[in-house]
This record gives sequence, structure tokens and C-alpha cells, in this order.
Amino acid sequence: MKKPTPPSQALKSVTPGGRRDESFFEAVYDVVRQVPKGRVTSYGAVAAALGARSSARMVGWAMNNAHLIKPKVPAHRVVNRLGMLSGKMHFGDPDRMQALLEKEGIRVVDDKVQDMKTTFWDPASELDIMRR
DNA sequence: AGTCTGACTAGTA
DNA sequence: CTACTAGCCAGAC
Repeated sequence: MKKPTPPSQALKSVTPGGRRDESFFEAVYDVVRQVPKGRVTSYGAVAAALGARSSARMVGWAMNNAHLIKPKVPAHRVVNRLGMLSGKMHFGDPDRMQALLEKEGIRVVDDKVQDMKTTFWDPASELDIMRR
């Protein structure tokens, strides 16, 4: 059965009471940390796995603080849905993201992950996050 | 308080 | 294929 596109309510439920809740960010980091080495996922996929399908931007925003989070978050394994290294400019050195990916055996050509079809790792379907 | 922007994405033309 | 729009929502101004 397919999930019926939860509206912004999905995210609201994560941040109840209108109070700013860091659990969403935590959840994002938690998912990203589980991306296997040598695989990548997308902002939208992470958001979808958290029930906030249309909040991919928030995932990207969460990654902004990723470098402050412990344990470390493999932010380089998160690319956009096309496999493009859209966040490379946030790694200090623009070439670091690609270097990290290639170090894991991922082929990157022209800021784009190759073989996305086999490299992509979808947390929603390959990982059961809902079951704690 | 309004407008713009962004590590996004899906849809439409 | 490209271009533009809407939805998303937290910050910067």
C-alpha cells in the first residue's frame, strides 16, 4: 500500500506544539548515519523516510549543522535526487565531498554520482525506521 | 511583518 | 531537453 502523501502535518507531528523541536534534525542525522559506505541517498528520500516527503529543504538545512553533530554524520553521502553534489560548497574545500565519495568507491564525474541506480540507497524502502 | 534565498523535488508547459 | 511554478520552512535583511 502506498503512503498517501502526508501534508505538512507530518512534519508538524514531529514538532508538536509549534515549539521548535530538534527531533527532526536528530532523526535526519540518524538516517544519514545509516547510509552504508559506498552508497548515497537523497535529501528527499531522507525526508520521505521521516514522513515529511515535501520537506527535502529542511533536510538540506539540517545538513548545514551536520558538521557540528556527534557522532559524525556522513553528509557527503547525501546528494540531490539526480546524484549531483549540490552540497559540495559546504565542505570547506569544494572538492572534499567528491574526494570522500570516491574514497568509498563511488564514481563521481562532473560533480555527479555515477550509476545512481545502483548506488542510491533509499532509507524508506531499505530500512525500517518506523520500528524502533 | 514582508520579501528573498536555499545542501530540494514534483509537476506543468 | 529547458523553464518556470508551487510547496516546503527556517534564516537573513
